[in-house]
Order: sequence, then C-alpha cells, then structure tokens
Amino acid sequence: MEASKSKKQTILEAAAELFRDRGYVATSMRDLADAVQLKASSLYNHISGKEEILQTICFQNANRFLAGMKEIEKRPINNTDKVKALIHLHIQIATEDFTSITAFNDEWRHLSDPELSRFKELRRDYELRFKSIIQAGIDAGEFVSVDTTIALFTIISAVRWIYDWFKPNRAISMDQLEEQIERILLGGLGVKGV
Amino acid sequence: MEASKSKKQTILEAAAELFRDRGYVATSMRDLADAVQLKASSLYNHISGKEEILQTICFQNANRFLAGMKEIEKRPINNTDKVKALIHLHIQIATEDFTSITAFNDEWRHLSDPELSRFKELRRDYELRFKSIIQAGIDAGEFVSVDTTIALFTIISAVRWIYDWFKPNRAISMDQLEEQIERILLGGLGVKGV
DNA sequence: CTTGCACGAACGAACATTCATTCGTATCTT
DNA sequence: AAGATACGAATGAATGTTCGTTCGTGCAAG
Repeated sequence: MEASKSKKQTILEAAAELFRDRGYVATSMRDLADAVQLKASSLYNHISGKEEILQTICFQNANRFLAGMKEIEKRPINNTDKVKALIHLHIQIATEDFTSITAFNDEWRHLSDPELSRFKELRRDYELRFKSIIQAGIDAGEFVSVDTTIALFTIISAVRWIYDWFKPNRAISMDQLEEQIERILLGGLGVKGV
Repeated sequence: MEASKSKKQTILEAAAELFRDRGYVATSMRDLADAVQLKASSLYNHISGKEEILQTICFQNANRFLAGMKEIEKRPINNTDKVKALIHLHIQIATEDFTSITAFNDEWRHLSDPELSRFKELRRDYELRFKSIIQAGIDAGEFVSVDTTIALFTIISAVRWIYDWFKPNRAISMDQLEEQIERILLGGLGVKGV
C-alpha cells in the first residue's frame, strides 16, 4: 500500500543508525523520534515498541547470514571455495548494510528471553555449519589439521568486525579487502596459492 | 591499611562483571550495590560516580596493553616473534582478567568526552605500533607482502574477541590455543613452520 | 579506666530527570 | 465520512546522585 519506502522502514533504518552510534539502551525513543522528525508518541503508530525494533534488526540479519550459508552449502564446490564464499558473504553484508550489522553484532544481548534464546540458537546454528565446512576441508586434505573450534572463531572474529574499521571509500577496495583476507585466513589453513 | 582487598577494588570487579553481562548503560548503581551487598548511596563513599568505574576499567586495560606492547618492542627479536609475543599478550590478558576485558572492548564508547578522546588516542597508538611491526616484518622479508591495514585488523580482530568464545576450562588448553592461533595467523602471513 | 571525639562506612529518604508507553484528540488523506 | 497518522499531556517506573543521619571503631585527653 505504501508508495516508495514505508515509514516503518525509515524508522528501522534510523534506529539501526542510532543503535550503532550510542547502543540500544542509550538510545531513547525521543532520540529516535527526532531522527525521523516525529514525536515519540507517534512512533507507536508504526511499531509496537522499542524491542520490536531490535528484534527486527537482529533476526533480519541472522536470517540473511543463514540464508547465505545455506545457499553456499548447496554449491558443488570444494571446502576452500566455500570458506572463500563465506568470507565474501560477510564482506558483502558488512559493506552493503553496515549500519544494521553493528546493532546485530553488538546489541542482540538486550533481547528479552523468548527471542534471546531463539537468536542464540540461530547464531549457534550458523557457527556449527561453518565449523562443518572447516572440518570437511580438513578431512578432504584441503586444510592443514587444526582445531576446528579455534579455526572457526579466528575466522569468524576476523570477518565479523570488518565493519568496525573498514570504510569503503578508502585506499582499499572491496576486492582487495576480500583477496587479502582470503590470503591471510586461508593461507593460515595451509591452502596454497590463494 | 586495608586487610585483604579494598572495598573499592571489590566494587570495581563486581562492576566489570555486571558491565560484561548487561552492558554499562543497562547496569544501574542499585544493581551494582546489590552485587556488593550495599545500598546504592553507600557506593559513593568509595567511588566518585558511575563513570569513574568505567574510566578505571578502560584505562587500566588500555595501559596494560600498551605496557605489554612497549616491552615487546624493546626485545631483540625478529618481527615474527614479536607478533607471536603480541598474540601471547592478548591471550594472556583475555584469560587472566577476561571479565574486565569485555567491558574494555565493548563499553569504552560510553566514556564522556575528555576521556573518550584520550582513550581513542591510546587505542590508535597501540594499533599503529602493531602496524609498524607488521610493516617491519614485510620489509625484512619475514612476511609475505600484504596490506598492513588489512593484516593488522584481521589479526587484532581475531585475538581481541577470544574472551568471547574461549572458556579456559575447556577441551582446549591455553598453550594449544596460542599455538593454533599463531599457526593460522602467521601461516597466513607466509611464515613457514610456525 | 573512662570519657569524648573524629572518622570511615552504611543507610533511608528524597532529588530532579529521563525512560517507554498510553490515551484522548486533532489533523490530514482519500 | 472514515481511516490513518500526528500530537500534547500524562503515567508509573527507573535512573544517578545528594543529603542528613547513624552506627561502630580507634585514639587522645582527662
């Protein structure tokens, strides 16, 4: 029914930005209302409350990562290329929607408990799928034999916080970023000629 | 004059724990008072206010990292071993005081502005020193030629968030952790036989 | 030995703000 | 006319902090 972009979407995007800059708890509904040129009470014509915003941001991104993961799992490629594709996925999401990724990464713990548990499950699911790919790569002789948990979190940490330091309008291009991170992380797994 | 541990220290440690679990903003002085079996008003006999606690935690840890960095810089060793020593430093601090590291990593942005700027400077100083070591390693032919900024933040991200997933009473020992992280990160820099 | 006093530490009550949210009502769009 | 949207006012709860006071301990003066 809405024309170009629903007011709800505008609110969600402004909220993500505020959450990124000040954090969820430190962002008031008045701050958010100011950002979208409304009064605080008017927000409730579009959203049910503060926590709904956080939920939307968190699960939207969780699903984005999981959808990407499941698509990559299906591809008929070796595990090296799957890890490369996952690195690409992280960089892709982090750069194309880096404002909501911050809220997703930092603020999910302020979810309340039915959703908090569900979120943790999704996160754990993603990590286990990532870990399986690393394990498969070791079994197939593509990777050096490393502890899969350590490798998993080393890689995930490295890519999860890209948004924190990488500004796309920099001396570094996205392709460069991806190629170099692949080289560092996959090189460490013993993959030759990355 | 104090017997075993000053009450101020007790408060600071309890605060670090609460900040880790709920975040700085979401932790009230009443929560903190409960944690040390006091009333909120009594806290002010020991500390000047909420922000002093955050300042202490942040700068205490910032100085710890910088002191470690400066000590490592002085050592007569090659750059590979310096990076190894830095990885060791991060794991050391993350495991021996992992509760205040969380607050240090996540909550520093809630500092107010004279201290906030000072903190950012310290952080930037640390990063630049780290970067210099990587650059020196490339110049000396120890490392493969990579973009130093990308390498820097990939390594720092990987080690900065160890506390987030590593539980010391696990199947993985600290030595194992260190050896494997070295292998992954230094292997990616082209160092042989790590 | 006893009295008096200073002091650290704890407390309950109260402070002014700020918070998210609700409600009744007015204005706009169709 | 009707439905969506915006608003001001008000709500109760929670925030960090201050205040006046009290209690106990240790030490100096008597």
